[in-house]
Amino acid sequence: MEKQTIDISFLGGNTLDAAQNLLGKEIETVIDGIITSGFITEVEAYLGTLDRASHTYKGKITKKNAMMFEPYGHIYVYTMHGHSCMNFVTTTDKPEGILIRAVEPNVGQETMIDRRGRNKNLTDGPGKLTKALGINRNDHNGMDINNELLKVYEGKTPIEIEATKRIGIDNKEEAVDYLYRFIVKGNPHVSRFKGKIDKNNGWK
DNA sequence: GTACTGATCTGCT
DNA sequence: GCAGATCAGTACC
Repeated sequence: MEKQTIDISFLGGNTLDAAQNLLGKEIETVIDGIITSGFITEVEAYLGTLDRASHTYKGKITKKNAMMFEPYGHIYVYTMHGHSCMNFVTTTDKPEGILIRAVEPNVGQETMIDRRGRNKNLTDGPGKLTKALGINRNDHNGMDINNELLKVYEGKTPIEIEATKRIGIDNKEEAVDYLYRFIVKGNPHVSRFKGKIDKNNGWK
């Protein structure tokens, strides 16, 4: 049966709620006719002007982060340290967004292994999953969700969502303590995974 | 044209 | 667990 892309209107509401809603959704990319997809296992919310860790802290607009000021449904891709990271822009009037930090590989794992040049830890980090799924700033920055190149499906449902501190922002003072990172509890495809793996990787 | 920044990754200890 | 690698994009001169 034909899979249905999701209704993304929930991205227009509260960013923290939207972040939790995204867990378990399946992201599918089509690059040169090659399909790859994965289930979202880890996300982080970035609350625009209030959030010291966000690129849009204090509402400063630059060429790089301008996409964050677009209405929800757009994708914001940025590069750093030679890697790309992908965000879903949320809300209509605030520069907020959700960083996709990790996914569980589904379709096209051979392609991901090929793109990554290794067969372990394919997608358990922001820079890793974009490479595995073939996402790049040139083609994907500013595009809409659910177009020819990138689609989102319902995917799976997490049994339990765990909120933790964000990662990689140790220099962001008080923002390091915000519990804006959400993971599927018991799923090993998240960054810095520790603990025990759930029977079904934490899915229902 | 040059300098600097960064929401990372990898390998080594 | 930690330090070093690494690179594109942006800002500034």
